[in-house]
Amino acid sequence: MTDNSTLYLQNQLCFKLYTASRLVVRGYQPMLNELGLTYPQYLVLLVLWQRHEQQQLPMSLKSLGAELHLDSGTLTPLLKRMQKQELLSRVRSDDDERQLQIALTEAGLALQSNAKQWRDTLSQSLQCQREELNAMALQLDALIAELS
Amino acid sequence: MTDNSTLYLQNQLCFKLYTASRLVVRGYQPMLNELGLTYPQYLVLLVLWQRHEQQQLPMSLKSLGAELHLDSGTLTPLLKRMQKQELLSRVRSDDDERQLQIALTEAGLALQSNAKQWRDTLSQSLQCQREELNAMALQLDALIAELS
DNA sequence: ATCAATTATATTGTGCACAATCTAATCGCG
DNA sequence: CGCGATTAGATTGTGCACAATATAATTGAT
Repeated sequence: MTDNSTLYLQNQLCFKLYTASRLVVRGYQPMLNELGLTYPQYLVLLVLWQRHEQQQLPMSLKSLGAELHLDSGTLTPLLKRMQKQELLSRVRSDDDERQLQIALTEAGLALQSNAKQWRDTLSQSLQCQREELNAMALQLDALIAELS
Repeated sequence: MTDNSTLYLQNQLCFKLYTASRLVVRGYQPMLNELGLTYPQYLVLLVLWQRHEQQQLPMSLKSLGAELHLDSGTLTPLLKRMQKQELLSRVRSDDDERQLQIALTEAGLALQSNAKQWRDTLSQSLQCQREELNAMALQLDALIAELS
């Protein structure tokens, strides 16, 4: 009980994840500003770009939420904003009118080439510890799998 | 240019950090609900508890923000809410009236023993990969240091 | 076929994050 | 001393996250 060190901020893995996540997103800000996106909006596009390549669009809000671990309370207004920017379309499914089908617009697809040009810039900024980052990525996968 | 795989969601370290951070915070919810805190409020108390032990209270909003990597736009309303809950005090410094001195109240200090009781529960839930988590913590430290 | 249960999404309300801007106190240089 | 520059914090506005709840479509058991 006299050992309080495990309650120190610097010892908390959760704090490190929380801080690292926010700082990395800050590193994305130059790109995001140029693309006119927020970070969660960029994540949505990453999913849609991949699905587009695999010809798996449209996809439902639910499956999009499953990939991003986000619910309708977050995604509904976010997707409406992206629709207003004409980056994607939101259409009710004919088969099941509860489902909202999300698809890329031309403008949303066009942003991909712009994002690709930032890819190398961003990865190079962390290149110096590429090995360590790969190892960390694997551990994050394990952690996320355990918590999902 | 035909290689889009680096733009896949699953390959993005930033997405893994973002997801892992949120999922870990979700794991803290049972504790946070019982303590009546949000996660950032809990982080503030972690700092204050540690400072209290080291007899370094009160501390300024600025130095609190430096530890948490948060600015006044986030902390001012957050600290006001915690003051309303009587967890901490907010007083202008006599020496320099620009500075806001933050200190623990009795109630804020009392929560520490409650948090300690959750410590073992939470750490045990991830015990199975303790080695990996320690390694990841070190890599997060390096990443945070580089991005700070 | 009916209706209770389930499912998909929307809505509401609270609390961060953070950029941008504002205000007031302090500092420092001439 | 006087005043421009700096500093600490507050304010405003936008956009997530997420819990809780609501609504409407679908399913399934009888």
